[in-house]
Amino acid sequence: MAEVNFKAIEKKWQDKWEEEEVFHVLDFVKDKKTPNGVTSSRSKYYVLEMFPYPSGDGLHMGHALNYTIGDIYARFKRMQGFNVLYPMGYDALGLPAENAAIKVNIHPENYTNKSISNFIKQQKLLGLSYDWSRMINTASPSYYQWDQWIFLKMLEKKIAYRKKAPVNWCSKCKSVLANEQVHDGKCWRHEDTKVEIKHLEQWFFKITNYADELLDKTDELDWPQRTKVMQKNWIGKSYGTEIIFKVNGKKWPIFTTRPDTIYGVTFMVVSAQHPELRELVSKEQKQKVEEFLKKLKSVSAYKGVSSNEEGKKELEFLEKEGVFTGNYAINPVNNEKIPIYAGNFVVADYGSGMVMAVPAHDQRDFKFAEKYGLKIKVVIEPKEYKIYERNGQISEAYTGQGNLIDSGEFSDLENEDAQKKITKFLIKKKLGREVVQYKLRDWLISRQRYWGAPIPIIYCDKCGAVPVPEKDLPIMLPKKVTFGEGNPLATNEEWIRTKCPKCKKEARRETDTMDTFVNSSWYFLRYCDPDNGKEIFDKEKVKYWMPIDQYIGGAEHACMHLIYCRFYTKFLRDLGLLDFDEPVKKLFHQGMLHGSDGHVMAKSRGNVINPLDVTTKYSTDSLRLALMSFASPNNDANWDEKVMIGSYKFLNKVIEIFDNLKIGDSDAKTESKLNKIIKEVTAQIENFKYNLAIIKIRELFNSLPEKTSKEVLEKSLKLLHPFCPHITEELWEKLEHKKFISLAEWPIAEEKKISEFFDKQDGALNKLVLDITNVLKIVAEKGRDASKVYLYVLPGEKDFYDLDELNKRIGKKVEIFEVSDKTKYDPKYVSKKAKSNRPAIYIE
RNA sequence: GCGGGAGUGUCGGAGUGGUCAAACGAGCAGGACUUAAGAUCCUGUAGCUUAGUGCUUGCGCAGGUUCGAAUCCUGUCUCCCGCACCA
Repeated sequence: MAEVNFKAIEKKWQDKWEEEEVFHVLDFVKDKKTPNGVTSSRSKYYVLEMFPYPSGDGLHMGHALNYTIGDIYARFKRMQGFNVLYPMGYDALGLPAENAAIKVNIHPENYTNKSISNFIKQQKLLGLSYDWSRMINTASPSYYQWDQWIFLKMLEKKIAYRKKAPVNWCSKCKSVLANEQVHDGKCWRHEDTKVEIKHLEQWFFKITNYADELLDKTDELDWPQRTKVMQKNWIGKSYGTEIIFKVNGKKWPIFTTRPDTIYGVTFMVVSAQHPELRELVSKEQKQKVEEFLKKLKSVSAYKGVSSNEEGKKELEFLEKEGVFTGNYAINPVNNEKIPIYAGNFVVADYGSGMVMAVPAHDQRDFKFAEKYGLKIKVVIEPKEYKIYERNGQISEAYTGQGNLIDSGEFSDLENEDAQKKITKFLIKKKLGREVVQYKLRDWLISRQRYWGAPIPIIYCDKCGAVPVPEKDLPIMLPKKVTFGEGNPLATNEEWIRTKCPKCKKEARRETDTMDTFVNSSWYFLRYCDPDNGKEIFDKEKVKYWMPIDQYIGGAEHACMHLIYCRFYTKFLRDLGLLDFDEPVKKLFHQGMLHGSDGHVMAKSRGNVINPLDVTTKYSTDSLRLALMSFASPNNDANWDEKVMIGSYKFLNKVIEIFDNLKIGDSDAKTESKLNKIIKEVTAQIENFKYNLAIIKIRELFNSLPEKTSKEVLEKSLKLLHPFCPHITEELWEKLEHKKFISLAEWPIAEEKKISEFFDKQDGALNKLVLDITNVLKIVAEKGRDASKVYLYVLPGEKDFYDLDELNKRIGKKVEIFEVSDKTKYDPKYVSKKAKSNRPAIYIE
């Protein structure tokens, strides 16, 4: 086999694509053409991969997989005649760059810029067909100024607001920590320092305003079922009753889904993280409460956020704990005085952060009551038996249906009926109302970090928090800051000092930056108009390109990014900038590619395969092909060098076919197979069954005869092109084409050329080969030598079997006679056994 | 605990009511070519049986629906993922 110089071929075509701007797309403008001659009045198609955080380590295999999946789809759609928007950009702001700055003393900006140019270089080597002219970088002020602009708009619409919220605080760093920086309740950099909880003023986005719409529209999305289910659970809508308890004469609304158990309330529990907790505590209990609060760990431990094994164990040990506050609440239905406890198991920002505890009918309340010896009062009796029947006490909460007992005027009602009646009663007395609660929280966007978009707010002693006027945007990140001493922006006094936009007196800038998820919540809109310096984007351009037709990325973003971007879309729609409700029509999650040992690729395990190394060794097209061959792209798979080698061999074979080919007429059999496979591959790519498409394409190339028509070869190459763009360009050129196969038309199957006959013929031949070898085997077992095979077919069937193919596959001399042939060689008269489609066999 | 998904040869993986379950790739075995190795090509790869036949077993396990089930239903086991005290 002649040595193929894949590297040279790749470089040649990557350069040509770039020089001739083959993948440059224009927005819809009538009668205009792109530099490559493609009219832009065709239907648009927007293919997008989730943009990467540009890490200093460069591209890893997960990136290569993600982008190859998208590139194949983009190339496919382009060939199908769509005006395809397929851009790339960088989610450059964020904590990792800042951590690198602290650890290796590189300024985040330098780190990020270096990483980005490395990414671009590597992505180009993978042959990805991005329109690089639309590249965006979220760390550039021309991008994040629009983050700030959106913030101002949200402030205007009362979607952005400020309130106190708990944060993780390390006293040694003098800094707020992200949840990822809290390990086992301690600071990641000071293992001896327990993380404390502080309540600071923080900015929030009121995503809960859109909770209902986010929930309702979920069903309409063409997204993976599991992602939709996750989002629904994340939003977590529940219906219930808000009941007003009085504490120190002040009204405390309590949310419950079980108003029918109101007579069973024996204590209240307020969240240990509740900002107003201290106001509830009596003098006598103050010390005990403070001790209790000290015991509790970080914010993340509260929430039980931990993904590792130890974290799970930790959670199991996280027993319900609490302490009496010394204070009481009044039950509105019977004016009973109910003790209030502070507890670690109550979520502070769900409902009002306090719950009515009904230990007889709620397992959590029961556990708590058991531990602290609190009263348990049964108010719902199941129909079939009595709860107290057995030994005068209960061993667990009864959460099922039943009739009310000991519930005043509501006694004897069925509990479901009682729910309605009690709620009605409370509404009438102005002591409650029907409410809907969501698990979804408002989005805390304040970060006490440097490498994010500065929040455009100025604090004035007189005017308070004043928004920066739009004309003053962007508020640029100052380059000169000190890392490792609390909030970096707070270390640049010169930057902080400013004038109040309202009263022009001395004022100070907000030193917090925005959560990095802000940047990725609308970037897909900016691709439609990336260089617009006057406005966030041109409405008409966005109207043309959006929504994203196909979005591709990891399932780990199901609940953060993929909800935030929906929220942003709805907000911008309400501002009048967008005329659609949902940003992403179709979503695809790629699987994870693990190491050959089945574990996640990790340096510590030594199972990392670097995609660029592989392309050097086996070529880019081989890698692309292999990545799609391991498994269906939505499934997890393990790296396997053999699959890699197999792909490499296949491509060499394709090249060899073209080296040796003779162009002539095509035969009906090849045409049939080709058209059948065109049909199958088209459907399989459309459905991301790339692995199956590849199987069919391999089958096609393996069956190509030595001599066939140019058209057959062209169509076959086109099918392979999305997977292996470089060698298909090269071979396309070899077929004397001057234009790019990248811009060629996707073949359409000609139904009339598809014939079942050839499949039957192939099947019959396979069966015959099997029969012959079976007989050969039996003969060999009997110790007889065989060198010749004679076949006897019924009249007219002789041409049904391909004698050359038989000779090749049997590896022995094969002769075919018609049974009616008088001159045939048939010493044992076996020819009389011949049946239709079943030749008689004689071997000697 | 709740929710979602998956269990098919030696392995990765196809096939989701019907003419043949295991396509395609890999491994292994045999053969051709070769001084040899590699590459390439051919054949085989559940069991028994046979001049190309026939039978049995078989899609995690156990039932069920059906003329017919890997595919639908019920139960059960195992694994993976997500959420996790949301009152």
